[in-house]
Amino acid sequence: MEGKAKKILIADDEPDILEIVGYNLEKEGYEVHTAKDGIEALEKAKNITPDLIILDIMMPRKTGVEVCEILRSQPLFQDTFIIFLTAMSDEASQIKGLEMGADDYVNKPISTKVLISRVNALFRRINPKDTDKLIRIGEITIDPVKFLVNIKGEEMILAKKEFELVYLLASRPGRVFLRNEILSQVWGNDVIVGDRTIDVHIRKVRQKLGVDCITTVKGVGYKFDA
Amino acid sequence: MEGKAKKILIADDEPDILEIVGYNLEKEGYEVHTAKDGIEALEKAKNITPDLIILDIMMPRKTGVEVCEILRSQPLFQDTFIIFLTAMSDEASQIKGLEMGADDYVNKPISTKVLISRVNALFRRINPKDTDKLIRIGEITIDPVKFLVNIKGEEMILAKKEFELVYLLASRPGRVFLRNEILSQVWGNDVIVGDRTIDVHIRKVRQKLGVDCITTVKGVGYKFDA
DNA sequence: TTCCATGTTAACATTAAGTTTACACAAAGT
DNA sequence: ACTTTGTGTAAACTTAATGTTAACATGGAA
Repeated sequence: MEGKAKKILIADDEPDILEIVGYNLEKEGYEVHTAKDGIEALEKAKNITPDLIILDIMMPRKTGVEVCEILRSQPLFQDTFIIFLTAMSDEASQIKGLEMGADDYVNKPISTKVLISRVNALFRRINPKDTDKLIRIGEITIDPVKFLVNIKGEEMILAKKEFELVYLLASRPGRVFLRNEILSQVWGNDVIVGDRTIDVHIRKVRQKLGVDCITTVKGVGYKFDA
Repeated sequence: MEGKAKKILIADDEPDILEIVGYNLEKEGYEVHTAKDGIEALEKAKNITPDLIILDIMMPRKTGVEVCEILRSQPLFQDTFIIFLTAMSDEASQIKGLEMGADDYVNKPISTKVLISRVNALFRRINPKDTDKLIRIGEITIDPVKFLVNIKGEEMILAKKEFELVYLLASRPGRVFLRNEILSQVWGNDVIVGDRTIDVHIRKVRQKLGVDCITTVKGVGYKFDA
């Protein structure tokens, strides 16, 4: 194996379900957290930043759909996987959920086996998102907490977009980021900006950093390298 | 725009389903191929290497489950997404399918909307670059994530088409790729380019790589070998 | 409000990538 | 040996992507 255990948050108002599903997921090696309503789910989500959130649609205080909506509006949960548990097998709500950013559906009454299988299937193909940590590459340090870039001892402050751009590229040095990837990561999935916007920001960043550390891969995207 | 359209192969013995679902997926911007039984599905899968395969469980000649099993045993289809269409809502076969490597289930009778939503949801969270595999052949490494070719420790960057060409050939060392195959894989099925285009790119690649690893098979095509 | 920093767009310049052309060559068939 | 067919090569050419600049838009702070 590798890496740390995946964190899963289950939110459902029926204690039985929390217990049974929780038990089985833990047996599979996941780190399980539970919440008994929508508000608690949101709080715990913020605290533990789970890799997967399983939401009952029908919950007190906030429904699963509402919770999903709120989470998806925050960058932190942009890439978190969400599975809905629902008794409603009607098409409309399924579509609504999926288009809102849910990743899968499991209909109640739940079969633990099916759920576990789906969870496993889901994680089988994900590679975990890196946490917002300080990045150090050679002479360059990028500190997302202080919002600072340090080059050869000299500190400089970048504009928000500029910073997010460098941070993204530098988060995986050498890896090429497609223009779409950059767009969706830095600008968001629904925002529509012109073609040259990325270029201009790339240019600004290159200018400010002084060092030539961003390479263009024509027809593909950009990458950061030492 | 960006990258090529995702390729989807649908296999079902009911022509109606092929037509309706196919039509709708094409409308969503996917490149759709169809097959009417298991054997045809396997053949087409090999030819077009789809990004997603939608398999009816109940099909003549070979069932969807069998097709899935065969595909999954081949490295080429290790990471291809597979969705089952099934009338059987019984748990057992769902679990069997998921554990065999299917990525999702849609129960018949199919709702086109639900299927489309699921397909979109599936592609939405894939990071195309991370599913691409690094190729290592002897002294040569081809890294589609970093978009780099490394020969005996020396890194070099190729142009997009050049890279795609090497990557294709190197993905199956020794295997001969027909000129048609190369065209459809690297240039796409609808693009029309002259006869000498491939040659010229082959030449550029040979030049840049320095090493002589691409063999001409006259009257047939090209192959990559150590 | 006014100012300033940031973000976005548009227009144009520049460069790289891709394609075609034209011809030279080499192998296979006659 | 000669012709045919398919491939190699270089250079001219076309297309597409990115770089660059400047102007405009926006939103928050003074």
